[in-house]
Amino acid sequence: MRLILDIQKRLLPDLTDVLKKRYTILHHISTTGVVGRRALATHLELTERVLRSEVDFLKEQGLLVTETSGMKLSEAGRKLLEDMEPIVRELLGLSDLEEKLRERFSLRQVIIVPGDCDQSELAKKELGRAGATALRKYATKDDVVAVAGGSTLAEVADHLTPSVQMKGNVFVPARGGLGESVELQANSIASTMAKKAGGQYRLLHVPDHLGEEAYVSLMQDPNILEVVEVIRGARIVVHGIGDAMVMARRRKVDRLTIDELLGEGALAEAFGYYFDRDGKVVHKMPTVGLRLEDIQSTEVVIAVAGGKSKGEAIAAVMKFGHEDVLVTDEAAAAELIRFI
Amino acid sequence: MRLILDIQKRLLPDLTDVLKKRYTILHHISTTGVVGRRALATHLELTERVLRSEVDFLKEQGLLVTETSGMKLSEAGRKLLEDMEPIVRELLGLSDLEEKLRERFSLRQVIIVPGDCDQSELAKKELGRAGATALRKYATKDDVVAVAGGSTLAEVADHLTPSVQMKGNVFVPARGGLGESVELQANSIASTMAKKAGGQYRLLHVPDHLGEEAYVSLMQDPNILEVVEVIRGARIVVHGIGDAMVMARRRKVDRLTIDELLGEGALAEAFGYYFDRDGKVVHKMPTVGLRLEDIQSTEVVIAVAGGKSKGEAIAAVMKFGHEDVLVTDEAAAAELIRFI
DNA sequence: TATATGCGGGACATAAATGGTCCCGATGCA
DNA sequence: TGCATCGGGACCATTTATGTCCCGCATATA
Repeated sequence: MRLILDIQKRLLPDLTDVLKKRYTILHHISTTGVVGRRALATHLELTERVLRSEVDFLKEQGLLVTETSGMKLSEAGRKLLEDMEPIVRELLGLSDLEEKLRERFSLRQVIIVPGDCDQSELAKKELGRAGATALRKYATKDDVVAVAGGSTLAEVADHLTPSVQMKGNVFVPARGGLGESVELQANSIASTMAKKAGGQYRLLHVPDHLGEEAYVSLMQDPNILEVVEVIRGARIVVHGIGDAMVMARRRKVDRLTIDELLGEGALAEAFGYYFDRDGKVVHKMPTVGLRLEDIQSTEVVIAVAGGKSKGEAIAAVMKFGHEDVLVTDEAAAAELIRFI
Repeated sequence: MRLILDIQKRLLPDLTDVLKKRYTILHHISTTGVVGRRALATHLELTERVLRSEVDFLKEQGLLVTETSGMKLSEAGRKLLEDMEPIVRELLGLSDLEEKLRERFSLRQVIIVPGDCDQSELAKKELGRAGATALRKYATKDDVVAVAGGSTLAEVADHLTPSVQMKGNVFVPARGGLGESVELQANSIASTMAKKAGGQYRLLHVPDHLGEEAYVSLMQDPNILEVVEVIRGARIVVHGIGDAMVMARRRKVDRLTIDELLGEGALAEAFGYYFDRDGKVVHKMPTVGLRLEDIQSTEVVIAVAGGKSKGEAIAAVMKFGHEDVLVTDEAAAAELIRFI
């Protein structure tokens, strides 16, 4: 049953919404017995007209009947409602979870794809696809999109497709950092995204581990300065979430810093900042680009991360409180729910 | 599964149609490999624009990819298509029909593919694919598979793919017979199947219309005798079903025999035997190979035949009563149901 | 190397649907 | 009788779907 629903959701993405809507209508009528259109519309937070279209349809299907006193379920409607309960439960499983997480972290949207990225390459691709879809959804014309690095973001980039609303977009790396392998660097990802989406890109070639001196001199370079300006004006930020220690090692930070991170309770990493279990920033990567205050004022911050092992890290970053959209997978979502 | 689809048909009838449409598109692309938008639109009888909307959608879902040479399925698309086959079968109402026919003729399995082989070359290919799948399903290691001739069997051969359980199989022609065009002869088909499936084959070069004398002398040839022995030990027989008169003409039997056949009420032909409307064998092709008693003791007899025009002939052979698996198409199945 | 074909994708006018809003007569209730 | 609420009709604005044509490009063909 799970399979059949997954397949259909793939081929008919709005199936879930429509089914849910119609189920809710039937269900509500069932509990109230007889109810009028306007009263029902108010309860379900639907406009009168939309509800009416649905009611007309349901009537045509013989699932409800209208009388002068209002609408009520037919026998067939009652039976159907009963039969579909398990289906709805299954169907809404993820959407329920999405809604719960969305509410808990005050997000605009949560998207959960089935599976576990730790286990399956396919789930990871699916996560990337969902991330790309989310980005496409929130993008408008002539946006600046700042992207972080990492394998998840690389998947997102891979699944971007050209779309009208992303035509004039400029993709930039969120922060400097050349420590990682080249294909996972924010620079590469920004350029891949631009190519895939049909937009522009600007790169920022700045290493990690900047000393104060180097920082000052770099910021006097007009080219770098200009790119940094663009980055800081980003309307959309897309980033992954990593385990703090894993990221630190990948960036080859020195022993001392690692000890510091450990001491500060660093758990998660995102866009160059390290977070503890409460979502407090305890450390930052010494490089240029998007600052914390920029993130806080960015219109759309999209986090894409999945895998059971990342559940806690995702929770930490979500507690940070400046995210808008979370794209994750079932396994991570299940973990996440344990941390709230 | 039945329940969930019934509910959906009730609650989302139009989405069911959309599902069918999208499945058809994916399926068609799958069979053609790479295809252009306009060509596809013509085949599916969709306008270019509608097809395009669907293709855009499917592309966004990552189910197909476009190249300059045309569209083709992605890996995910291929997988999805495979997964949803049972769903579509159920949606199209074919499983019901399958069960009804299976019961009526006491078969182990009936497989019905959508369409009409008389009308569409594609349906014929689909029939061949289904036949190949059935054969693969019933084959075990080191089987001897006897195959008959005909265009349908040629399609089956064409769609065979290598599989572990067919590794050591030996393919042989069910009976002699060189009357037909070479690519439709049982010999060619046996060799094609062996090549496609990764098995062995033995051929039997014996003409139709054997006189008593020729028969005796042929059976003394040790090579022929040996092959015939192998054939008679076949565990699986795969054959088509033809109209008696059509087959007789194709085999260029003499006027006298044709009159005999007519007199006896011969209606159908299969593996060299002629059947009347009640499934009684009224005539046999004078050649060597599988005998009726061999068929009766064969473990798995698979009949593959489709097309509205063959409905009656299929019914006749099914009444014969020694078949195990029938692979046919929607049109023939609909006819078939009229004869029970 | 020149040319023709078929490809995906862009553009655009228009038809169709969806959605928001208001109104009407009927009905039930006080 | 007066009032609230019912389903259903009507209308318009907006969005979406559709039919049609064109373009540049890659590839095959000669």
